[in-house]
Amino acid sequence: MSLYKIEFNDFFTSAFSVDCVIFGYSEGEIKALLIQRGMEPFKHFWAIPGDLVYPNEDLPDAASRILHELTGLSNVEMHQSHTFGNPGRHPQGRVITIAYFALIRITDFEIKASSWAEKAQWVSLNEIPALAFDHSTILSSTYDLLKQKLTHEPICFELLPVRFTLNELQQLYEYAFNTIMDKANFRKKIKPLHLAPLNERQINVKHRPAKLFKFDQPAYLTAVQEDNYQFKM
Amino acid sequence: MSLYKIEFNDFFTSAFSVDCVIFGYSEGEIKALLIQRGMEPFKHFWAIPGDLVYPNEDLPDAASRILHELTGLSNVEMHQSHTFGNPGRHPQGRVITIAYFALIRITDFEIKASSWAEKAQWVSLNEIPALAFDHSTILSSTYDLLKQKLTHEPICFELLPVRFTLNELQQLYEYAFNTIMDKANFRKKIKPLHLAPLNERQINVKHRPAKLFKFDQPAYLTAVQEDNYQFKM
DNA sequence: TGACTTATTGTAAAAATTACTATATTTAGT
DNA sequence: ACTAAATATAGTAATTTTTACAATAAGTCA
Repeated sequence: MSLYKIEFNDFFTSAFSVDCVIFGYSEGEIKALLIQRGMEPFKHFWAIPGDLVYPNEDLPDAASRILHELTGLSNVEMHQSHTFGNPGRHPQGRVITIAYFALIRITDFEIKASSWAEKAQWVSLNEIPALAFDHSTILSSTYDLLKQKLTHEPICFELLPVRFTLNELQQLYEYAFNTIMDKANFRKKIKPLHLAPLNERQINVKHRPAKLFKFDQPAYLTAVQEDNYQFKM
Repeated sequence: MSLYKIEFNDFFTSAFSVDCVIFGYSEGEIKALLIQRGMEPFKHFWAIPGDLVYPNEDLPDAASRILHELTGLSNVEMHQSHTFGNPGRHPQGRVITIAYFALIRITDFEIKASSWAEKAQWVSLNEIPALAFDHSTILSSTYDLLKQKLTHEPICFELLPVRFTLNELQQLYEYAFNTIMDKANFRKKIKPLHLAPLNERQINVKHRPAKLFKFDQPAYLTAVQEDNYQFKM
C-alpha cells in the first residue's frame, strides 16, 4: 500500500487477460491444448492459449473467442477457474488473468494455430513442459478444479464422444482419479446417472462390441429440477 | 471485438477490485458483514466491502486489507470466490472484481466502519437488501461456494467459537443445508473428523451442560498427508 | 465349430446409514 | 433431598449402500 494518495484514475493502468485451458481426452489420457507463443514475452515458450480482454468484451466471450480462434469451435460451455493476479506475473505490466477451462471432444475438429501461436498441440497432462508466465500453476490448479467438478457435475460427457461405451466412461474416471474400479460395480453406480442406451454398438473391434450410450441431458435437467437430484460420482 | 487495431497500451485502461464477503455465524444464522457506502457511485447503498486493488498489491493481500480495515482482524484465511467482469457492472469504467470470502468468529472483535463505509452491520442471509453494483449476485454465488466447501473442507470451524459443542456444529450444518439431522447419527458421522474433546463444559446454561470440543487441526493435517484422509460431510 | 475376449448380470458378504430406543447427567424447583 | 424437566450420550436393530467376486451371455477370429 502506497504512502501517497492515489487518484482514482491511477487505478486504470492495468490490463487483464483470459487464459483458456482446453482439455481433451484421447487414447485413455486427458490432454491439454497448448500453444507455442509467437510473440514476446516468452516467445517460443509453450503456454496456455490466452489473450488480453478487449475493453468492451465480457469474460466468457473472451474465453470463447480464444477457443474459437484455435479450434473453430463455438457454443462450447466455458467454466470459470481461478484468477491469478500476482503483481510480478507479467513482465510488461500489471496483468491479472482469469482462467477458464473448456472440455471438448478431440476428434470433432482440427486445430488451426492462430495469429499469436506458432504451433498448437495436444499434450498429455503428465508430459507438460515448462510453461510461460505462471501457466504451470494455472494449469495444475485448473486440473484440480476439473477433477473436483467431475465428481459433482455431469461434465465427463463433454470429454467423451457423444456416443460412448460404459467402459470408456469408466476409464476416464479411472484416469482422472488414478484408481481402478470394479466393472460390475461401476455400472450399478452410474445407473441413476441418466444414461440412455442406444441401438448401436461398437464396430471394428476384435471382440464382442459394447453397447453405446449417450447422456440424456433433458432427463438429467428435469430430474435436477423436479426431484432435487444431484449428480454424484 | 473492435474492427480497428488496438494497441497494447490501450488495454491498460481498466481497474480491478476485490470484494470481500465476510461470513459470520451467530444466533443460529449465517450472516454477512455489509457496509453502507459512503461515496459515489451507489452512495448510501448497502454493499459487500471491497476496494480497488493497488497497483503493486497482490489479490489476497487486498482482500486481507479490506477485512482488517473493517474488523481489525489479521491472519484470517481468505478463500477466492468467482471473478465478475461484465463490461457494464461499474458505472465509472471497466472494473472487474475478484470476490473473496472470509469466515470469522463474530464475537471475537468489534466492527469499525472504515473510511469508505458509513455503517457496517451483520445481516442475516435471508434479510439481505438490494445491494450496490452486482453485489447481490456476488453474495449469492459466493454463499453457494461456501456451502459447497463446507462439505469438503473443515472450514465450519472458522465460523464457530474455538471451543464449541457438538450441537452447535450440528446446528450450523442444519442451517446451511436446510435440513434437520438426527442427533445421535450426527455424532457418529463426525467421529472421524478430528474433534478433540476438552475438559470443559458449557456454563450458565439451564440444563445439563454439553462437553466442549475443538478442531484438532494438527491431527487433521497429518491425516491428510499420511492417510490420504479427506474431510467429508 | 470352438477357443477366446469382453460385455453384462447376479449374488452374497461387508460396511455404512438410518430410525429409533434407552440411559445418564445436570439444573431448577419444591 | 427428592422430583421433574431438559439435554447429553450410548446402544441397537432394520435398512440401504457398497464391495468383492462368480457366473453367464454375446460377440470375434481362426
